[in-house]
Amino acid sequence: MFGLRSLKQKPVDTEVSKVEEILARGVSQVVDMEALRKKLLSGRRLRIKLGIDPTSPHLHIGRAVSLLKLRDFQELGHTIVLIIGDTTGVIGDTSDKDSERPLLTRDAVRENAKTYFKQAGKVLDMSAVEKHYNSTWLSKLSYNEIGEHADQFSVADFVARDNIKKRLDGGKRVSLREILYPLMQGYDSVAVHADVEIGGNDQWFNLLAGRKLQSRFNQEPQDIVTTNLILGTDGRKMSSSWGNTINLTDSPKDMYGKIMSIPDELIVPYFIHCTRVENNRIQDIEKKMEKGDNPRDYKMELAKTIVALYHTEKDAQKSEEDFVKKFQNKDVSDARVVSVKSNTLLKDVFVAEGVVSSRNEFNRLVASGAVSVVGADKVSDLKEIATDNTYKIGKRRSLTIEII
RNA sequence: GCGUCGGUGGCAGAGUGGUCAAUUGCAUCAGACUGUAAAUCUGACGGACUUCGUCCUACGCAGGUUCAAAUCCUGCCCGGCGCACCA
Repeated sequence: MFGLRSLKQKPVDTEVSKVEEILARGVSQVVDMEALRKKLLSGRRLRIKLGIDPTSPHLHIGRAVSLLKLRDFQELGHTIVLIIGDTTGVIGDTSDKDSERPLLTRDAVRENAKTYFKQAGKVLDMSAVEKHYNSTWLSKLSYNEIGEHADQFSVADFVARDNIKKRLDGGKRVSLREILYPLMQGYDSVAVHADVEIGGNDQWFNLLAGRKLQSRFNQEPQDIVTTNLILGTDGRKMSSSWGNTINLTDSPKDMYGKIMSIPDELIVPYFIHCTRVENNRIQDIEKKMEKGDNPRDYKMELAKTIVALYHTEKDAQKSEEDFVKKFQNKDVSDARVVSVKSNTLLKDVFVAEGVVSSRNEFNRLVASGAVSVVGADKVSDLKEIATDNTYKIGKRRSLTIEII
């Protein structure tokens, strides 16, 4: 099915400097660097696999580190094989978890999967990507076959994994189904005849499972490239369960704002892992910041670059202007406008508009001096009557009220 | 099935009859400061009201004991660990 296209494809690029950069930038671990280098320089068109489980409707820029790496490989002319883990997603990977992951429903997974190819398309040229759902082959396996696969692994290997061991030691439950996960991911590699598999560095164990199973099926074991995991907006590992992600589907404004809120130390790592900005430029930025340049300016450049990558140049430009307006110049001209009857309590307006979640919260905010009339005084009366004004709560929330 | 330990606020995890709307950490929100929604420091963090107070709802579920229960008792549901049964 790819015969026609491959005839048209340009030959594989084996320029040493390009290959070397790919093997270095953002890469955490490689199973056999020499072997991989040789493969990449051989001129053979490699099949490079990445599996993504649709455990949330959004991909975040941490997951996209692998996608960017794939993009590099794609540009060299290799075949990218993208697998949506609609079966593995149901089972749930425990690699990065310190507790059992709940079994997702098939429907939830299918729903999440819907936009994944589209999201991946922000980074990859999807017209040249081979796309699969792993239910295609995983749902056909019989117990006989699964048993045979399972025989390649020992329980000890699994139990020795750090996070599993920690859970067992702590008296936490480890479900048998969790053991199945590496088998499934490993079999994916067999099914698509992967030459190389990419994954986050928490995937090491699962990636190795692919090698084992491929050997069992008389395939040459895949090479493995793991990419670094990046930290989230709060400086902890970026993970959907911690709500510190920057999603590919975030609006330009949100994305820009979230990037501006990362700690300064993450600026350079983000440039390296989340953008395709050239190394020279990144080193330049690093030096300048060391010399005392204001990191904010580079963070803005970073934010703009990333927004442009997932949206458009125009969006990026606009997000930056909005950010400057709102946070640097404290402009509130874009505050939402609501009409209310005269003699309404201010707190009622805020609660009704969902700006604050309860009257108690409003009271607390007033008590801490967070509520103010723009251009005038702070609100200090809990029973303040709403007036024709723009109100602000903290730095982010604002509301313009019109009395009718 | 038996034994045993446990189920607490968004999460983790204290509390084991009254002083508990519940210590603490993380997350969140606000204030100060600032170079930014960073860092740091300070405060708040169930709801309602006539707000230095009162009332309501909350500690797996349902009952019970008590002037008083997250805390004790009974039953149920769910989980860990150990043992066994069956094959």
